Amino acid sequence: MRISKPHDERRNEILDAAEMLFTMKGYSKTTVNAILKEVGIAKGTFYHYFQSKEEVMDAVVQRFIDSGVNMAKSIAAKPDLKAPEKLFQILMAQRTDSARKEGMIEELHEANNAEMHQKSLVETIQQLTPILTKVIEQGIAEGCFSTPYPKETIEILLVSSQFLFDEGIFGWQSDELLQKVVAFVYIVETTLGAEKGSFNYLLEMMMPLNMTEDGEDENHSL
Amino acid sequence: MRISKPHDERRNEILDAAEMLFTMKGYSKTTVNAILKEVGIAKGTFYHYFQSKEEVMDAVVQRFIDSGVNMAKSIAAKPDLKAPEKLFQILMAQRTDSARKEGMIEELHEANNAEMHQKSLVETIQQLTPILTKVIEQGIAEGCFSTPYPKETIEILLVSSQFLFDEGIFGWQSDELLQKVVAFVYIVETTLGAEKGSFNYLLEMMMPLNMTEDGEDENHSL
DNA sequence: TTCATTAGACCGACCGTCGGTCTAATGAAA
DNA sequence: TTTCATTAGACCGACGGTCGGTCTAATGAA
Repeated sequence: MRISKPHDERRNEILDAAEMLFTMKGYSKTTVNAILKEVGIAKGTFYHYFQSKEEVMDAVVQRFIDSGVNMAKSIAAKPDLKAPEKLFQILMAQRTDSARKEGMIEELHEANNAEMHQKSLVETIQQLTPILTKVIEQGIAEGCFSTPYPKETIEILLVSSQFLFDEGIFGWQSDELLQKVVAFVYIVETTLGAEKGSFNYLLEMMMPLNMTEDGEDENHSL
Repeated sequence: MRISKPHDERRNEILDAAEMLFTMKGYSKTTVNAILKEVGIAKGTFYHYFQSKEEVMDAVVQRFIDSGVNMAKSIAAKPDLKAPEKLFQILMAQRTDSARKEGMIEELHEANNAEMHQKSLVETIQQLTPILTKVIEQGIAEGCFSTPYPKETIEILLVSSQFLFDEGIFGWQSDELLQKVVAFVYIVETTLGAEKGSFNYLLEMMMPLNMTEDGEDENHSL
């Protein structure tokens, strides 16, 4: 049976299916045929919209990141917000994205999303760095931050957080992870020259996300 | 014509060829057949030594990292060396490895070594972190370093340097790169709580590697 | 109102390539 | 001579991607 749809709707259907499958099974283990089956279209249709499987990944990553970047931009543009508050809101806005793919990941210990992960990281760095740099510079002007290299500091912090806190790449134990988060907050404060404790909100922000799936300590009631 | 060789010799031939091809064309774009042709063996021989293409990558990465790790271990074990000097020597020892693959990379802007790059990074972190952590702790005891989180700091520094300074992932301009290296040194000093300028040797160490291919400023004479 | 023309969404058989398997041949060691 | 680790390459199924063509709805001249 033949079903015709507006261009953008079809395109988004493909992107939705691809994003789900990429996230659940990894990019390389997701076949084009699996995407076709999920959407309910034929090969030709797929290649009518995209030139290659990889182009779909690019589009998925792009769409995935755009929303967070747009929010970041609008937050950074607010004129009467202090720099630390902007930073907080921007980081929170990013989290909603990664929260979407929370609980997915079928093939558990799989670290085979390397390709997509790297693309996502690179894109995040390149889009978010200029925005956050401006925020840090504002913070320096306001006197609450202090570093001669705001841009490079942000880059390093983004790279490390995205990599070290990604489940599936390293298989950290939850107590290790706790230690890492605490240390990361300390390093953020140190490198940005902020007051000790001023980034404590990061603790509450990062903790519930990564610490819940423990496997131990279940059955508190009873 | 049939050529029989000792097990390890054959195995290393395969690893040599694979390493070269992976480095030149990227993992995914290197076919098993290309490796066979390079070594001059048949499919059966290849799969007699390795269970899969991916297993070869693991072995290549492992071998690649082992030499650096062993050197690091022996340097770290020297009893009458100060911590900063150990750090210096260990980092220098790592550099010889990456220098090997310098000048290779055929398909230039290719960032498609994501899988191998990630595996190499993870392995580096996991093997080098405990060694370097001990060195930092020694430095803290000696009074020249100061941080409550030596292990996590080292991890962050390793991740960032490996990622941000990898050619082919980001396409930094050489003036950007210079700025990044300077900033990185500053951040190393800051996060390790070392004296300003004490890591200046890193500048000379990282610079000639990445800065030589400029294209500008040629012809100083005349 | 009619209907030939056109644009482009859609289809699925088909292709070349790839990683990986299988069985037979070989030859050094016992 | 027997053994068996090693080598060989024909073969396989799955994959990403191509291609010739169909179907539908909008267009616009007669």
